[in-house]
Amino acid sequence: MVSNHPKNIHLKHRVKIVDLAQSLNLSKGTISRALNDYADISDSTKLRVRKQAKIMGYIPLSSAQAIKTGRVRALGLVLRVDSHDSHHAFLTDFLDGVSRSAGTRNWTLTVATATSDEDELQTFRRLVAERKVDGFIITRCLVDDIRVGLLRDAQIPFILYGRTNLDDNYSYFDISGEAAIDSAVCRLAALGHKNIGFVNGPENLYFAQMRKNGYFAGLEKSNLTQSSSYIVSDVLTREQGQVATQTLLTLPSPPTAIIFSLDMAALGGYRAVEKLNLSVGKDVSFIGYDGIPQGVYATPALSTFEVDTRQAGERLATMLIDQIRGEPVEKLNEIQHAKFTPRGSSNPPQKTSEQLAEFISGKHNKREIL
Amino acid sequence: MVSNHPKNIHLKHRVKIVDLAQSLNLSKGTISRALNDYADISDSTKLRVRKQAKIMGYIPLSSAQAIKTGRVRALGLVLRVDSHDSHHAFLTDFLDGVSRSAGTRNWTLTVATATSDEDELQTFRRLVAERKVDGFIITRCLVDDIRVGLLRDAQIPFILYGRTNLDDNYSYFDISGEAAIDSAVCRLAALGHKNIGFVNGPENLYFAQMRKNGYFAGLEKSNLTQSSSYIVSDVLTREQGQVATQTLLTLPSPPTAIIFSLDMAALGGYRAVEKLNLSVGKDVSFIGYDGIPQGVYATPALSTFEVDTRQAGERLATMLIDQIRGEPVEKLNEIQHAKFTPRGSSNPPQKTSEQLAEFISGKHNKREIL
DNA sequence: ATTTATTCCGAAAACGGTTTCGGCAAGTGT
DNA sequence: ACACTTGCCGAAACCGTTTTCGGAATAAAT
Repeated sequence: MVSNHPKNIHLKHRVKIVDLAQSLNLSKGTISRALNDYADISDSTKLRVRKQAKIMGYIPLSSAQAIKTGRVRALGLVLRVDSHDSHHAFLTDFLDGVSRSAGTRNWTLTVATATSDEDELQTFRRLVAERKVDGFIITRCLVDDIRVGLLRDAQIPFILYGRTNLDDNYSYFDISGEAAIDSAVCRLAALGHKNIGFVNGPENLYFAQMRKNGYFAGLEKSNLTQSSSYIVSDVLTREQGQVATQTLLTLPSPPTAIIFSLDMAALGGYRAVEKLNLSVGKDVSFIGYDGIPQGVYATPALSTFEVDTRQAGERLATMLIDQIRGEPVEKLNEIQHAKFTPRGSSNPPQKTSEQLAEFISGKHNKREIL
Repeated sequence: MVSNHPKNIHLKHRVKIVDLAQSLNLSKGTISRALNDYADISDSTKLRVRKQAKIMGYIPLSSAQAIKTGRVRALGLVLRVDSHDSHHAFLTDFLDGVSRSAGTRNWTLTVATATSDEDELQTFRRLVAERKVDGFIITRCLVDDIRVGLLRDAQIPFILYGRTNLDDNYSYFDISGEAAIDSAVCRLAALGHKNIGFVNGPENLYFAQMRKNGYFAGLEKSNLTQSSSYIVSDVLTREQGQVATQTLLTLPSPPTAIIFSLDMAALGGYRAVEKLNLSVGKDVSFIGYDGIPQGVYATPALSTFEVDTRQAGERLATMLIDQIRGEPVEKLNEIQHAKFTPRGSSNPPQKTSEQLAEFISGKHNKREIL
């Protein structure tokens, strides 16, 4: 495979637009317009210019363009690093999606980190003031997200990975967790489960709010009503998932199936089930959400709704670039669906809630006696 | 807490250097030199200018500066996303370190992804040709790393997270895996282990080479010689770690202690040990390297050498910036040490290698009979 | 043949900073 | 009192690109 990229990546002796102009006996203005596809340049010279540009390996200096156009062709991403190991598994995929999609359009991605809201806003300010980026991708959306109002007031383009409650005059890309959890409930009900618990994330996050809605919607469709004690919230980590599952299963009438808003929490659930001498997929059915790789290696493997994080990154980047280029905000929103991947953890119930309760309390008594 | 940052982060109506000049009755050249601390500006006006700049919220436009200075104040990082889930756990910490350190100096971090060498080099080219970055941080160093020669020839500043064999005319920051593994061997030997295995990463990676050296050095110090079958290489993932451990323990005379080049591989080792009805920390001692969070939750918790990935990112960023600002390359190298964190997995041997072999082969016979 | 459009390109002014150069004032040494 | 520094600042060139504007050449219309 012959690589015919310009060999010359030296910082000095760059070939600039005047070099190109000189070699073609044209003015630099003409070169610029030809390269940027202006209408008042003939097709023949456009072709000639582009050919020569490729030969000489001309690549415009982005900062020189930026000073005139006001665009640096860079997307900003501020990562929150304060907590949540849950996000990390997808980070690489996400970054890959964004950076790849941006890269093919000759845009770049600049990332920064923040530990608090104040920190994050300040980073926004700095990046914008210096014009290091043209717009932002916003992740981890809150139900009431101040960032939306702030960026909108400042007239800085942005796009949400997710949504928020404020209004819907912004662009976003979202995966419908609502539809997924709804469907999870219906599937479990169809398998014969009548007692379905739900372990949710922190409900100040928008996605948790939506998934909870999906839970209720699914119950209604399946003609089920559940006690409010069947919902545990604020669960993000594996450890918290273990505790939540323990709580649910030691209820007087425990659920025979549990839906988790996050796979990571479900993995914690496996431990709780084991400790009660029960087994997932037989005594208790699990359905997760996210599609983290560890779910495949759990025994039994975790049934889950897989999210294509790379694709999300790609879409977000292209949509944001489109917006910066002038596309109207209200047209730039998109909702995709997570793909249900049934594995070993979701099956018809082998025990009723009563039998489960009896078994569990038995175990407990034994333990206490010991 | 009153935030006295400039409220104005609008993209339009920025305050520029001429505004500042006008309000102070100075020329814009003087303003620029005052802000950049030129010697031919009096201290009094420097102060006056800086005060007014803060009041008016003036922030120089980085692309406008770049066009003249040739620097965009941005660091480049190209992530390899082709494989290796091992790296991912540290990615957030690493990014945080780099971006935070860069941010305090008003630099930014632009990240791109690549799936192959060709891909990566092309990304280098693009980023440099457009002058989107001033230098690169290179991770996942190979024993013979072509990137070093390429970037050096192109006169593009760079720094390695790790090292390479070529020569040492480059700047780097490294954690001495050699010293760590060396110390691991000595510690295990001091506990009474005479049979110490080593599960290493792919030996085309520089760090694996060094850790192997450390293994030999430790053996020599401890007056031990081990069979070459005690080393398994090319192990990166948990699954591979499980296989490698299985291989080592079913040797005619198995090791009573195993050192892992990566914590992730050690976690796989736990499974292999369990499947043989043995227990880590009693029948077989483990020492890992990296300090991934999951190690704490393993039972028993994994003794390991903790690497401060955030600090590595910080140092790399500051050293690279220093280099770009003119500091000589040969002064910019630094070696830190990983911190040994003893937990439950490394103890004196309870069985000799022979006893272990007998136990294991017994188990195996039983299984085969069943 | 003249006017009127059209097509295509060159000249030059931006864009927002940095850097070089020269000069005016004040201080220094004779 | 003179020339000579020294300290401090303004003027202007410059960085590499985009964009506006006008004009020459050609084609179309009268």
